[in-house]
Amino acid sequence: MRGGKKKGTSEDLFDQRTQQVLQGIIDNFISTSEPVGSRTLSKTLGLSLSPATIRNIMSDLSDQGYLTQVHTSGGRIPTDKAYRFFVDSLVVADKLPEQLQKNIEEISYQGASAVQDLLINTSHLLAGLTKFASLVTAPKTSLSRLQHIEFIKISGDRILVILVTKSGLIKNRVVECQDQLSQEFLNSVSGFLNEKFKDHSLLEIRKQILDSMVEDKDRYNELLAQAIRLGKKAFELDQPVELFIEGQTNLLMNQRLHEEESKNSLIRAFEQKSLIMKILDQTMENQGTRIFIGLENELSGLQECSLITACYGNKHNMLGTIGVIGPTSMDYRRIIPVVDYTAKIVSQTITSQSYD
Amino acid sequence: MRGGKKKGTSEDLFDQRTQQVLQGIIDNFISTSEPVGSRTLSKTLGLSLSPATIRNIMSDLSDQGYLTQVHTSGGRIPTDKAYRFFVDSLVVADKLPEQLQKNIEEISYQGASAVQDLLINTSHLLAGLTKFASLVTAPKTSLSRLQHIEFIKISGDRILVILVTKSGLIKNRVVECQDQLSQEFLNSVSGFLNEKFKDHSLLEIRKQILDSMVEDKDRYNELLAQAIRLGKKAFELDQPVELFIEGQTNLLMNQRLHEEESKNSLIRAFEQKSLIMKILDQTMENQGTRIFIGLENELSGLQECSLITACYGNKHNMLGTIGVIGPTSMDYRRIIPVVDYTAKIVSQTITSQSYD
DNA sequence: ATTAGCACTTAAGCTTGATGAGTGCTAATT
DNA sequence: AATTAGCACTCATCAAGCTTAAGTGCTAAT
Repeated sequence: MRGGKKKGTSEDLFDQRTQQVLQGIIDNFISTSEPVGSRTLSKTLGLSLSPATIRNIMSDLSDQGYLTQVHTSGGRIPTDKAYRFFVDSLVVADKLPEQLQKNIEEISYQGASAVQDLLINTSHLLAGLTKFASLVTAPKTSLSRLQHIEFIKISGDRILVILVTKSGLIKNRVVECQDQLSQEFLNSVSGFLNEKFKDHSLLEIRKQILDSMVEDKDRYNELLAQAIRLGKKAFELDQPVELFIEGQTNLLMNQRLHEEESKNSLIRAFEQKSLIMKILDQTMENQGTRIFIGLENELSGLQECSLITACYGNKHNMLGTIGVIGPTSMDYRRIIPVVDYTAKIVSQTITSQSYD
Repeated sequence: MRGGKKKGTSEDLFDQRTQQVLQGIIDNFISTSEPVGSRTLSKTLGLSLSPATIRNIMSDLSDQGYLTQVHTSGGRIPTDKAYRFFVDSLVVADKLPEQLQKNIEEISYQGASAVQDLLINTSHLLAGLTKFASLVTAPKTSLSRLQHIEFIKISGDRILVILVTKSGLIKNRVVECQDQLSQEFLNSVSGFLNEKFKDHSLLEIRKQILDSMVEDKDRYNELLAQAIRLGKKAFELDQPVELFIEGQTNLLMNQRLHEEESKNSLIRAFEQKSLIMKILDQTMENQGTRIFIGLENELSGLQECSLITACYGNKHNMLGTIGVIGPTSMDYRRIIPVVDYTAKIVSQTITSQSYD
């Protein structure tokens, strides 16, 4: 709360009173989602200012781009810029109610034996707590490091490949194989791969395997050849983007959105999973909560939405991101700590489950 | 098309003309979703009947409960009874356009290496093709028979259990284990379990293991004891209902539903997964397509919805169900064959992937 | 610098009346 | 006896006109 500056000296620094008015408007709009006018504000705001004075202030704020009017008369609403300011000045968001903390902590106990389950539970939880749409990305498989690989022969020509990463992801895939390979042989192959590649990233492993195919082609023995062949199939870089989205319906039902037209574009936006992933990837650069207000720039169709994200990880590095998408006029003070705390709990849980 | 009966002789048999009128009304309502009146019908219907005549017929149909009026004047709409009649008289539904057949066949190639993937793809496909909500149940794990079980030690105290069923389901779960067990030992345990229980249903296995715990408690040796202990964890009957639902948003956006109020109850209905499962379970009794019209009785909140299901399976028995939920006034002639054919393809694919 | 007062704007709500599609009933027609 | 024409009646829908309430900008008074 740095006070005192005269208004207008610098474009975006206004005196305390102006700030309070802006706060008031935002608060008001967040809770009613109706345009707020000078008269109502004069009453609800603690300061004893007449509507006229407030009008003057509002007029200034409009000039500086913090407010707009949806029609000539009928109150003003905050712009994205106003929300930005609002959020940035939230030095510390509300403390999370204990009850909520408990709810969140429970997710780690819900029998989430595998990381994937944990992430799905998380996505479910976020959607439930916020009543918005939730996003959760899984750790990038290709960057994860190998913990264990195993081949299991499940029928004449089918082999089940199981891949466990250090970060706790478990992947399985069935591959077909024309050669008749015994289980014993498969065991030696997996033993070989485990020994040679444990702790390497999947991306790296894949690369090395492709290299070996060339370089070793003359002097290979049976084991090596099959290891490469199977390894190639096992590490194939087909992993689709793993993104869990839940609660789209919440968003569709939300009173603040709609206009009936925009709902269509909303759904379409959610179908662009790769675009969403791109945004979420950005958030991995620096940890902590990030807030995108008015997603128009990055995801057309969500101009009236904001995205709040936080990333999770283990002691070594960030693994993935969780977040929620809700209307720009959401209650940031409530939502931010929820996302924040959830990320923290996920990090803890995942750390306890990963094999580093 | 059995014609000729005079109207009124028996409650639900009416002459051909009456039938045609009813058909006309249903067709009309399906395509416009507006109440249809005598005048319009007189024009669109091929028969040269005056509106007055049609009015009489409609009046009869109303008396017999096939039509209702939403308000005193303003045309009539079909009741659930009418749809029932309509659907039952569709001796043979439309043939599926070749393009659609191709689309459906593709699902089996989309890299669905495991049964779960196939089912998810199917659910996706159905939602996409019909623009309604789709339901897909996975084969009941507890009734599936064991194809293979394997334990993999992935860290000091964690063991990954992999379970493959005859029907092609692959399940994994991480269990914690206080005793330090070597991988070799785990291999003998899984070897033992595989040998003893292959082809038994998981339910049965679980029961036998629980029994053994009592009866063998004195004379057990190390291997047996651990096999039982691990087996108990592995076969624990926690399997949650596996039900894939997709395209709820489609339904929410559907012009025919809504009234804004009912949307809420619609979402709530979808949250009652166990109830949905119960209905879908019924459909497994006799194979073939089943149609539930006006789901009010079984799922409150879906009074304006119909459910079309078909089950899939392999040569031995039915494994699960697929279906779609859409408005009662959906285009049955188009939707039924889609569900039907999809179930057929899923059956084929699953047969080729299961290990019987 | 703040406020009161005033003329003006606009969305939303209400009434009103016309329109049109539909209905049931009865009497005429085939 | 079945079909149709005619008629009086019912409503939902729509547009037009009106009122109200909340808002605005501006100017003059405090």
